[in-house]
Amino acid sequence: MEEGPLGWGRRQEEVVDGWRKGPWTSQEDKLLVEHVRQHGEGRWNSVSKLAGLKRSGKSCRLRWVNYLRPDLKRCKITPQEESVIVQLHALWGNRWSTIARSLPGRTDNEIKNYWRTHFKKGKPSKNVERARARFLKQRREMMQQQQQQSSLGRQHLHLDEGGDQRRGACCTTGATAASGDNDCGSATGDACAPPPTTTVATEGAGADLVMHDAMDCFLCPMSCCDDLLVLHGAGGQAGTGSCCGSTASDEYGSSEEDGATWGSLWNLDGAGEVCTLW
DNA sequence: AATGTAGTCAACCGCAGGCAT
DNA sequence: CATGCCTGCGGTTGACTACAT
Repeated sequence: MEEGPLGWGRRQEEVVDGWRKGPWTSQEDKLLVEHVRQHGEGRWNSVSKLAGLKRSGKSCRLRWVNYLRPDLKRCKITPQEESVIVQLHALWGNRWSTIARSLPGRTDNEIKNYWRTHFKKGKPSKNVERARARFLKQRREMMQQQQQQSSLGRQHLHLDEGGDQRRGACCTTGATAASGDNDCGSATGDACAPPPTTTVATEGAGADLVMHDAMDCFLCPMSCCDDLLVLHGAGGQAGTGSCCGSTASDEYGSSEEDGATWGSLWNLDGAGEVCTLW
């Protein structure tokens, strides 16, 4: 989005306790960017002194994280990202920063806003409804399978290893996603901002590696992980390299069909319920 | 064309956890 | 060990934009 009169843009600048508040000017942005470039992130409270900004540390951090970071995507949330958000929200609830770590280039604020806009009012899109329903369904099926397998005995373990390998691939999702910064372009045509940077890729991947260890089982049933962030945008039906045969992208091509309302499943309570199932 | 409403997004606020002293 | 500071997170607000009537 353009720097300028958006949102708070028309507000008169106000100064409270010596701190400027309200919309950031391009000049302030420059100062902040320059500061981060030289000193790195962190130590936000010293930014005001070092960079000559009359902004609180919190404000500086927020501006950087939500707007100035070079790796941010500036395009709309894509269906596949939406799918990820749905899944992770089902798992974690309103832990936006955690969810955001799984979506390189997206901020917690962005995801939070997106969620509130699209789902909070009890009006999830049909895409998301179906994606979520499928996610829950496949997770159930997977649990059943696991139970069956465990009852079959250890001789089947090597078969599981095959599955583990697949899940292992899932663990690369972070890196894939990180390098998949361009995924938004195909879906929206919006100009994605800046080229991928290594910082987020590594950072995100690191976090994802940890997370996906726990998340594999959740993500795979629905999306088959690796393809999750990459393929869905391509029109939905074609080209989903899904190993499950049915991915969230299957959902997106189709039209109407009001899924049953997810109702309580859709809010935090529901999320908690979902999580406890595991 | 004018008005009303919903959607979007940037920013602020308060709180909690971690860390240094 | 206690206290204070810093950072990060989630919730909320408010202004602009887009769309519908």
